[in-house]
Amino acid sequence: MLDKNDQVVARLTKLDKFHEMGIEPYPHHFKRTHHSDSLKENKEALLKSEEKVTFAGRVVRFNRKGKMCFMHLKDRFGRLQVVCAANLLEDNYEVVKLIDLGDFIGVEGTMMETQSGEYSVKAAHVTMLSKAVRPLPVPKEVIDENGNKTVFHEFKDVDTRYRQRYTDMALNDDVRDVFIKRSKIMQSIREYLIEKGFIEVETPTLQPIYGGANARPFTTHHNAADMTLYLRVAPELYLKRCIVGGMEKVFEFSKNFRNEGMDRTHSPEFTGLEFYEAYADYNDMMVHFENIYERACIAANGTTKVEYQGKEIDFKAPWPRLTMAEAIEKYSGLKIASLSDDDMKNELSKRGVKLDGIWSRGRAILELFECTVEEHLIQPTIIKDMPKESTPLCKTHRSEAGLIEQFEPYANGWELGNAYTELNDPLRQRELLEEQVARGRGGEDETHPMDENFLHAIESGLPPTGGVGFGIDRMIMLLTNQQTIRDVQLFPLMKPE
RNA sequence: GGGCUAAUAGCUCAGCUGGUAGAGCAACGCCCUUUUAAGGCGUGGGUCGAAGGUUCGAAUCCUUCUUAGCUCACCA
Repeated sequence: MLDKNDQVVARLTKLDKFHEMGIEPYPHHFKRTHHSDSLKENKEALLKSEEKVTFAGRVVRFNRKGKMCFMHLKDRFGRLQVVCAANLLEDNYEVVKLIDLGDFIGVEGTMMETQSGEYSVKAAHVTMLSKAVRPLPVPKEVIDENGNKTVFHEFKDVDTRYRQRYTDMALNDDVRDVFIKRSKIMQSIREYLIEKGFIEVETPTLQPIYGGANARPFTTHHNAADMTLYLRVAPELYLKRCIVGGMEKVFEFSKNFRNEGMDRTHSPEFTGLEFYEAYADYNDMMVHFENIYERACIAANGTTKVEYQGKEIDFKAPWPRLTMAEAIEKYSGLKIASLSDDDMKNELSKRGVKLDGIWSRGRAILELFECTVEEHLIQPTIIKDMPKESTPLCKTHRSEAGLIEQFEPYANGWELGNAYTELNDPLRQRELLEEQVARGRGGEDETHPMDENFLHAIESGLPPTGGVGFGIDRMIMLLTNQQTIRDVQLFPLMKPE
């Protein structure tokens, strides 16, 4: 071991004692008849019947009192006290003396109540299941009559918590709960899409050409093929190929990678969900989107409402829809239609925004939206009908010139996703992608390289299609009231110490 | 990338304007058969994030670096 302190040495000494006694401190298996919750649920019956139970978990409290010992074992459902009295253990109180906080042990016994009334396992036999040789910094806690928990010496150093997430999860129940909710949310989304007839697919993470989002990629190299590969920034272009192939309704949970800054809402690797439906348009996608959110919120919290950092947000569908122009007018009083380009420049510079690259009215509108509207969209709202400059992958608006059929749902001032009536006109698609490549040379930062195979697919015939992409991590943050993306990712990226 | 802040025992933290490091929990030893942050007596444990500098003397002051947090910028 790299670092041995007195506590590690003490535990290693205990480990030797197990070996001397001929006891395996790391057995292969332990048969549990009950978890902590099933023991609690069947309290009356178990107390009465005194039937034999077995129960296992991690030692999180340990009081030795002479030849008697009280401890709490924690499994994934909670914690429960175990009472070990030397005269009641068949033969192995010696084992109890070698137990430390953090060890995994199993007990066999019957249920009882202590003199102070705490429901406990009365152990007849104790089995060491895994001796921990490093100390687990278990905090002490008190739960008062009202059920409020006070924790003393809580393990809370943020740096250590992320680097040792196993310790964090083992000690901090609320951390583990976030990831349990995350699993429930993912499952509810999957169930919804499968109910609606979507097929789950997996598309390449390693891509020879990246695309589908404006973002800088991570680059890697394939040795045998001697080729440069990119980690995907989005699965979009492959999923559309699936629609071309006739799958009609597909979805993918996709780990995406973007080589950009990290902050409270951005991580270099994050989970996206995208789904595409043939013969549907963006109006149909809005309904899926709000349904998924509503259902996920119920899956996580049992209701459509969530308290996020002091604000109550209600995800109940349907959500109000505003066009981008309506939203700008509502929150800034500016009527886009009656503003000249010069007025627009003035309004932007008044707000401290400058546009680089070539002037375009559409990009100015997008900027104006960002600085006047976004922060006000606390309750779920769907913003639709963006200027055509927003993206090259979306279809022109059926009735409004200069706009496209794109929508972005917002809540808590955050963009939750991005969706279109997908562009399926191959000539128009080529034109727009070429324009974007050309603009890239002109100096705009982030653009896609040309993906000829994708164009080939669209040229082969993409049916009318609606598509949605959305950020799972932000969704988990909102639905579990977490302030940073790192608190909803199990093992966030950390620089080496 | 810029600004601000932090890093001291396994954990949580004190340590003021410089004088060779301290508490609680945890650990170790002894006592204790109904504890609830159990208790009593005793013991050990530190390259004070790293490297330089100032000084007779640095955890403390200065510089640089590392890591993290907040924040701004960038970014869906």
